[in-house]
Amino acid sequence: MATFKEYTPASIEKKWQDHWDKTGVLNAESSHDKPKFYPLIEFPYPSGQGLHVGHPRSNTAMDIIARKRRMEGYNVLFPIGYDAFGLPTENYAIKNHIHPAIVTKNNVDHFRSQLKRLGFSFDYSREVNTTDPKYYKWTQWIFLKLFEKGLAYKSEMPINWCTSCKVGLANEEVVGGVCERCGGEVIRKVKSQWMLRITDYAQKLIDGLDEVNFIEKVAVQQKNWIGRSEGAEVDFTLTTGDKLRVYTTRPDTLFGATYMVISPEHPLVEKYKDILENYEEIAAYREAAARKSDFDRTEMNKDKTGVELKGIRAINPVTGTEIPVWISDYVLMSYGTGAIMAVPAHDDRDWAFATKFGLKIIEVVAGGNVAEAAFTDIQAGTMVNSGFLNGKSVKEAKAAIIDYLEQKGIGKRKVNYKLRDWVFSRQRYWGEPIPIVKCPCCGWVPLSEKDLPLRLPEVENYEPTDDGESPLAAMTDWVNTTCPKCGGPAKRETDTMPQWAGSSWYYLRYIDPHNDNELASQEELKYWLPVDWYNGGMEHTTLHLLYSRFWHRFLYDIGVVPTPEPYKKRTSHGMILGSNGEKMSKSRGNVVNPDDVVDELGADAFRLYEMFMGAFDQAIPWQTDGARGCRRFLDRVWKLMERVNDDKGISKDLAYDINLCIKKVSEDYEAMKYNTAIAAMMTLVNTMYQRPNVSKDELGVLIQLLNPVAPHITEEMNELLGFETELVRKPWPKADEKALVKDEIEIAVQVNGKVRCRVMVPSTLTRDDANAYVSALPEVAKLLEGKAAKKMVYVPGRLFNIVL
RNA sequence: GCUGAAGUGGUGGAAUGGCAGACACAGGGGACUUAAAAUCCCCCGCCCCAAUCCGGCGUGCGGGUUCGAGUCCCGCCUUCAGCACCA
Repeated sequence: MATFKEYTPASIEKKWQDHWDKTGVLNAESSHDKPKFYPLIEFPYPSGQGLHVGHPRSNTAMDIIARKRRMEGYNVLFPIGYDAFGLPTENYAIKNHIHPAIVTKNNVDHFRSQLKRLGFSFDYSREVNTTDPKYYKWTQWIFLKLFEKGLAYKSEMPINWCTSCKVGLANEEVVGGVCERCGGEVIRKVKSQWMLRITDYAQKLIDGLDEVNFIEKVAVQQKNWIGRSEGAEVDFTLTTGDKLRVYTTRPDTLFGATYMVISPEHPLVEKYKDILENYEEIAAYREAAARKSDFDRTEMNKDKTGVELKGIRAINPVTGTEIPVWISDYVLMSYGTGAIMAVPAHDDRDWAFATKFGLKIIEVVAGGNVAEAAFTDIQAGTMVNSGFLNGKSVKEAKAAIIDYLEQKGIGKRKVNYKLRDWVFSRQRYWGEPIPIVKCPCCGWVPLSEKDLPLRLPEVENYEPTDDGESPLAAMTDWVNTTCPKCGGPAKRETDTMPQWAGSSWYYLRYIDPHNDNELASQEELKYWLPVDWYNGGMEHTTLHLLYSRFWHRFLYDIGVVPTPEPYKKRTSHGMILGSNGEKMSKSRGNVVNPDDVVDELGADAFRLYEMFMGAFDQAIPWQTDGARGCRRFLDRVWKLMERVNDDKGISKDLAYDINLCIKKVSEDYEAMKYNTAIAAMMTLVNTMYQRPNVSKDELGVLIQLLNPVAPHITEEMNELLGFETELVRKPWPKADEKALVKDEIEIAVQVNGKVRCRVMVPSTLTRDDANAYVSALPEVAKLLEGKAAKKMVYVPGRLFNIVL
């Protein structure tokens, strides 16, 4: 029995990391002979703080899958890169007077060394960086394609403006009325902005969810965000003779429409300036609404406000009744037609409004008490006061009224989405320049492909300006150019792209990262797409994940990529919280630095703990003591080497435990149940310690199962044990089903569903034999005395239940 | 309000309708040690009991289905996340 050196993670981990670097054994193979597997983690934003403990949770989880797949014979592409454009770097550069490119390079180098220290099996030869002109050339190229197809357009419109970052935001970036990034106040500001027509893809983005395997909550959240609703557009005739079009999901309640409401921004007000008797009052209301931020508007949510448009009335097209028209900010210009028919009897908001202003409430669906509250249940209820709809259910009435409206030409079926077009301009320096020039003669003219990349100019000052202009606007040498079309003087667009641009297609570049002629070659794309498994944070569900699906579907439509969807499977990890159960943050002082943990316990123990700490999709508080426990486990695994004897193969009395462990670990890794997989290996180790010895082959299986989680210690042990093949090149073990059949098993004996005792029985025991055997047991016989068994339930291998 | 997820020991958490608390952490006791750390062994849901056995109670609350419910059904409560005047 040989004695082995001590377990010293620092030197062992360095040794194997260098080995992997040198041999490239973890890199994707260029040959397409093997089946491919493409796992992906969200590439990090290289912040100045370095890696936090959240990154390794997702990384380790996918690393385990990647490493297992290699052993299963797949050609695995597990890439890494850096999403390096963005505000924090720019802010740091401003504060410290260092060029953002230099800040970025330093941060990336720091991140890379931290990642390598953790032993992730990334293919570093395919690293991408969104700030590299060779990369953003293609980001710009995609933008030009979007422009060419009419999906990128410049528009003067009210946008979300973060007063702190001094930058426009997409709807997706406004969370709870404040800036997603900095928490600053968001106001509405009218600005000329580049927009992407993601709304053209609303239906495709919903339908595509059926083709992929996303965890339920991701699919649900995306669907809710896109917000499809079915209803009808209906034209009401005004007393002026014009039509006022509304959108409604409840055309069945048309007979109950007792007034109309238009949004403050509705063009009707300007049009009837001279007719309106109370124009002054209306104009004042409109201005007050314009001054409110979106946040204020939603805050006002309970208390409805509004002004009647005096001098105009509308005619309900089915009843012929004249009804008033109001203006109120509970109707949004950006959804539907910016005008509604109000049915106070069957809509909560209309009810509140009508009650406040004393407007008529007419019940058209019986089943509730509309004097008390709006009756909105569409499952129950029968139509009343509704002419030809009377007696029908809501569903029948809906179909009937739409047919009627379409026949009469006063309305039609209509689908609406909550999704808005994507505000794509940022008034910032550190982003991709938008490759478009404004020519006084030709309008917006795209650069030609050969002029890409359009590089960021060197500037003195990256500070954003209060007037909302990009820092690039001051760079007159760069801004003043010639029109690619007419050759006349023209100006460059000075806004840059949002951070989401580079991350919308990065997984494509990994596939062919050094290609100068195309974004990626068709051949490589055909082999590698789609991404097989993408793990990332829930916070990106309606941002990055949705945006990149949109870009991908667009690229599919123009024939650039061979699949309609980019990601076959999407999973999500839970957050790691501070030990006090709160979100980790500097200000709370509960941040754990992964470097410190690696220094104390080693990368393997760190990885093991991150996977063992709890269910992978759950938020879990960090407990350093727990990580120490994982190190203790690795010490025990290491010391098993002292117990290795000269036996060959798997001994009979360990065969069951080992094969059970193979089965459990294999299944649990796939289901991302890493915590129970590790528990199974701990159990096996405990079992091995109950025996005086363990064979080399037995230990060999254990370290192979453990390898994806703790790759360094297991490779080292594999070598010390004298195995010739590295674990990374060995095939993944398969459980021997025969070994999993036991001759004797323990069953629980119950009387009236209560466990009375446990006994070992042959696994092939029949029901009758079991009955005879069990009834004779003293614990049972005592209870059976004088009573007749009413029923007996036998679950072979589990239990025997006698009901008295 | 809407959508989704979750409520199990001191803690993190296990449990295809079939032995609740696997596996760990913390804690307690013991061995080894001059001592401590490390390591190894034992105990560790609650109540009853001096203690052991025996027994009883236990998976947010109230009902139900079932021989049997943490798990399924109905009705609540609480927490978290996302959306939030989207007609």
